[in-house]
Amino acid sequence: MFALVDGNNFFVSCERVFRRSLEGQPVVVLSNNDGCCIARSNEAKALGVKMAQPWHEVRCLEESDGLVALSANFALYGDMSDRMMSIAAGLGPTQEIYSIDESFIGLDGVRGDLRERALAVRSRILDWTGIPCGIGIGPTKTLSKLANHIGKTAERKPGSYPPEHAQVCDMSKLSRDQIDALLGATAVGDVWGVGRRIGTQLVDGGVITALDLARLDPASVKRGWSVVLERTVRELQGVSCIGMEDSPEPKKEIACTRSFGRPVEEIGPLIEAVSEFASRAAEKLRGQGSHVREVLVFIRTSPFRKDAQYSRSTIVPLRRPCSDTSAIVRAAILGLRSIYRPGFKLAKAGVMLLDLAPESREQFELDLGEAESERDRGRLMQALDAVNDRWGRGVLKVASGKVGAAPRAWGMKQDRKSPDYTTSWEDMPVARA
DNA sequence: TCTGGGGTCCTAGGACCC
DNA sequence: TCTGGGGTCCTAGGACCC
Repeated sequence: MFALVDGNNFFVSCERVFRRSLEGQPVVVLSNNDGCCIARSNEAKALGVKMAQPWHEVRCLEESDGLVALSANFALYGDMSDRMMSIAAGLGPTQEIYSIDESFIGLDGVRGDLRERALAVRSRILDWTGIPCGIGIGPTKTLSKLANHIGKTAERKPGSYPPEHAQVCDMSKLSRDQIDALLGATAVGDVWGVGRRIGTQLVDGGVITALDLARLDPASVKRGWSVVLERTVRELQGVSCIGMEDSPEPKKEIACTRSFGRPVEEIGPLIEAVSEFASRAAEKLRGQGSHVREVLVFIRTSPFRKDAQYSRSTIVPLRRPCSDTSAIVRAAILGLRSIYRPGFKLAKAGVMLLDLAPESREQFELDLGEAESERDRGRLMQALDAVNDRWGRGVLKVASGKVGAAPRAWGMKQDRKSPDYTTSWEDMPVARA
């Protein structure tokens, strides 16, 4: 049996803890640059504000309905999350923190009445942190997510579900018929794992409710869609297919990307931004004790505008895995220069660190260097050519002319007799505009 | 004028090998 | 006349999550 503990309208609730006057008001929290709404109070939802809706589209509600908009304060939300999670952990023996405002709790071995226990944890979270939350209990993760949805919806929209499920919805003591009744009252698009695309296809095919989906044959769902949706169907049927992930795995990719407050055309500010993104990403990388082997940088115009569109990305391989900010920043800037073209109103840029490995694997990877050097060199040359193509032949050069004669010059070890060798990718000179 | 910032997993198709 | 077949790896793109 699983529980899902989920903070209601989490970012808004965090803000309300410190600004009691916001209680009962329609409130939204806005993303970076106040671009769009990333959290909504119940009152804001009732006004029709959608998740991720652009702020400029709902700004008029400030005047007409007293909608309050706040810029996001992620440091605060992270701190509140830590407090909520540590209390939620008391509900059962295992916990998986799934997002900033949600955690699954494994309930195997827990004695007593689960609903009572969940209600106690809920009120403790509310008393100690000020965050209201919903708790769903079910025999699979997907059903516990659904129970959580029912708990929150029953509270927010009276009449949508039986009122006894409000706040804490416990499926553990319900019969299959009772569970089916709840599934029948739930739109298929509200099921965890059914997004907009597949939701539309399902509805078009006559699968309207979660119950319709639960009654499909898993094998034909796998044939018609994918193993992912098949798993969802089985979970709805009560067969647990998704287990707890107790110890969080290190990230496989690390990204830092931003939309700009206003369009950017010149390379100067882009270099500043990309350097900042690369530094932030490098910090996160070191934070999980990993090294990176490839740095991806991208820039793009706004797909929402009618201006000339431009979207490019490039992957810059590092000569050796590292977590060194200056090396990562240099690689990101080199990549940026190879994809930058003047004359476009760029709206967004980002840096992603790909192909991460634990620090301890580094030595092993170095031993493979000989085999990989050809490939790396090919990529290096491509990037080199791209830069020279754009900025003029010879703008970017290898520091020494001995590359062809001495393959190891690209390698890992500094040759003491030839200190002018370019010893690593990171030491490449960077072109000047 | 103004449209987020992270992540994960799966699949199809091509390259390559024997 | 007749032109294999299966396995693996990699990548790009799509779909999903909050």
